[in-house]
Amino acid sequence: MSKNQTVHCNDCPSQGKGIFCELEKLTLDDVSDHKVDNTYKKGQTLFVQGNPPFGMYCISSGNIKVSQVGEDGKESIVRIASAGDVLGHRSIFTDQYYNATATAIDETKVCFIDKKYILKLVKESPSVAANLIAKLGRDLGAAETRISSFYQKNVRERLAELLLLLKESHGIKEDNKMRLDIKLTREEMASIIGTASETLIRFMTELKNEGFIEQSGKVIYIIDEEGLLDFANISY
Amino acid sequence: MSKNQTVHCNDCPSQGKGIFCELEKLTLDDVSDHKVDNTYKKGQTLFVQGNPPFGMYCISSGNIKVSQVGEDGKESIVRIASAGDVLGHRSIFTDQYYNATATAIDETKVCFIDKKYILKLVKESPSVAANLIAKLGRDLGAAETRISSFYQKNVRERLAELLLLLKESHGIKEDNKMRLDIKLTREEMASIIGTASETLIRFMTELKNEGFIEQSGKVIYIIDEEGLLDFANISY
DNA sequence: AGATAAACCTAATATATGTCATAATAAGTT
DNA sequence: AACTTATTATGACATATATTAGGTTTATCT
Repeated sequence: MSKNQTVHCNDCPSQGKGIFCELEKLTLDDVSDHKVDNTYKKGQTLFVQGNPPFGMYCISSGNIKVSQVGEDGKESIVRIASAGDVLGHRSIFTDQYYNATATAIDETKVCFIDKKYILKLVKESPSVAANLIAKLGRDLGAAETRISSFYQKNVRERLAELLLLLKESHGIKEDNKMRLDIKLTREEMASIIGTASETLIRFMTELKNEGFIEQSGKVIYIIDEEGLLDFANISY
Repeated sequence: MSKNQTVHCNDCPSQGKGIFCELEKLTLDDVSDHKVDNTYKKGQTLFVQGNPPFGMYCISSGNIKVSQVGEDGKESIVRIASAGDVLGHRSIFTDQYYNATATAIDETKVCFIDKKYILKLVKESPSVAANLIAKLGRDLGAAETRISSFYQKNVRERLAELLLLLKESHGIKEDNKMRLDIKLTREEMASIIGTASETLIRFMTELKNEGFIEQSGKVIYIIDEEGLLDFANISY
C-alpha cells in the first residue's frame, strides 16, 4: 500500500456511484479533509478476517475481492467491490471483527475514512445514511440470490449467471461484443460460484465451443447474451 | 392476516432488540401512531417475490421465513426473521421489487410501517438509521458466511452449523438440554442448507443415533454442543 | 532471453448427494 | 373414530462434480 497525492472527493473517478454524492459542497470538503488516499497493488490486502475494524474504505477505481478462507484453506469469494462501492462498513456498525479478507484484484485506488468520522457523518447527514442502507440492501439482495442459486442451479448455470453479472458490472461495449473489464483467474471465478477450478474450466471451454463467449489472453468477451441467459435458466 | 388491537411500541414484546429502542418517548409515540398491527397465521404470506414494496414490517413475535423460489419450483430459504427483526427494509431503500417471499412459519405478530414514514424517520432519527445499518450489516455478514459454507462444507457440516445457529437464535435452556423454540419441517431445514430433504433426514438420524441431538415430536433438543461444533468443523 | 513459477487445460476415477420408489408415522379433517 | 393428506424415514440407484494426475501454455523474474 502506498500513499497517493490527495484527490478531492469532487474529482473522485467513482463520481455518481458513491455514498457521498448528495452531500453539499461544504460537507464534501469536510469529508475530503478526513480521508486518506491509498493505492493498493494486485494481491495486497486492505484488511484481514478476524481483525478489528478501524474505518471504512471507499473505492475510487480498481477491483477488490472479499473472501473467506475455510479450515482447509479453501478460498470463497463472497463479493467483488468496485469503483463507488464501500468496504468494511459492515463491521463498523455491527461492532464485529472483520469476517472476511479484502484483497486487491488489480491496481486499486482507495480512500480510507476513520470509524469515528463515519459514525458522525451518518448521524449528521441523512443522505449518507440512506446511501449506506441502500448499498447494504443491494449487497444483501445479491448475497441472498446467490444463496438460492447454490441450491437451485448447477455449476454450468451458475457460471453463465456469473458471466452475465460481470457483464452488468464490468462490461464494456466493443464492436458488437461485450468485453469484461476485470481479470479474474479461473481459480477465482471458481471460488465465486463455489466449484473446483477444473470443473469451471471445463464449462468455460464448453461455452467457448458453443460460441457464447470468446477469449483472448485473459480477457473474456460475451458474444451471445441471449444464449447465456438460456444456458443459465434465467428468465428475468 | 387479521388486524389486532393496537399495542403501543413501549409494550412491544420484542423490546430491546428492535430498531426503535433508542428513540425518545415523543418520537416513539409518533411511530406508534403510524404503524398498523397484524397477526399472521402459519403459512400466510406478508409479501411475495416480484411485488413492489409499500413499507416495512417489524416482527413483535413469531418467526418468518424469507425464501426464493426457482424456475423448477424449488424453495430456498435465505433467512429466518424473528422478534425484533425487520423485513422488507431492503427493497424500500434500493427501490427494487421484493426479490423474496416472506411467509409466517408460526403465528406471528407484525407491525407494518408505511414506506414514506420510514424514509422520513431515517432522515430525522440517526439512531434508527444506525440500527437499520447494523441489522443489514449483520444479515449481510450471515449471508456471506452461508455463501462460503456452501462451498467449504458438506451437508453434514452445514446441518450441524444450522442446528448451532438455531440454538443461538431460538435456543431455550431446559434441564441440561437446549430446546429449539422453532418448528421447521425437514423440507424447510433442507432448503435452508441447500440439500434434498431425504439427505437431511439421513443426517438427522445419524445425529440422533450418535447422541448429539434428541427429538420428541417436532421439537429438537441440542444435547452435545461440543460434539456438534466438532461435527461441523467450526472453530470459533 | 532464458529460467522458474503460475495458471490453464484435459482425461480418468471416486464419491457425495440427488432422485426415485415405497413404507411407516403423524397430523389434520369430516 | 375413520379417512385423507402431509411428513418422516430408509433403501437402491443415478449422476454431477470433486479429486487426482498429467501435460501445456502463459506470466514473472533475474
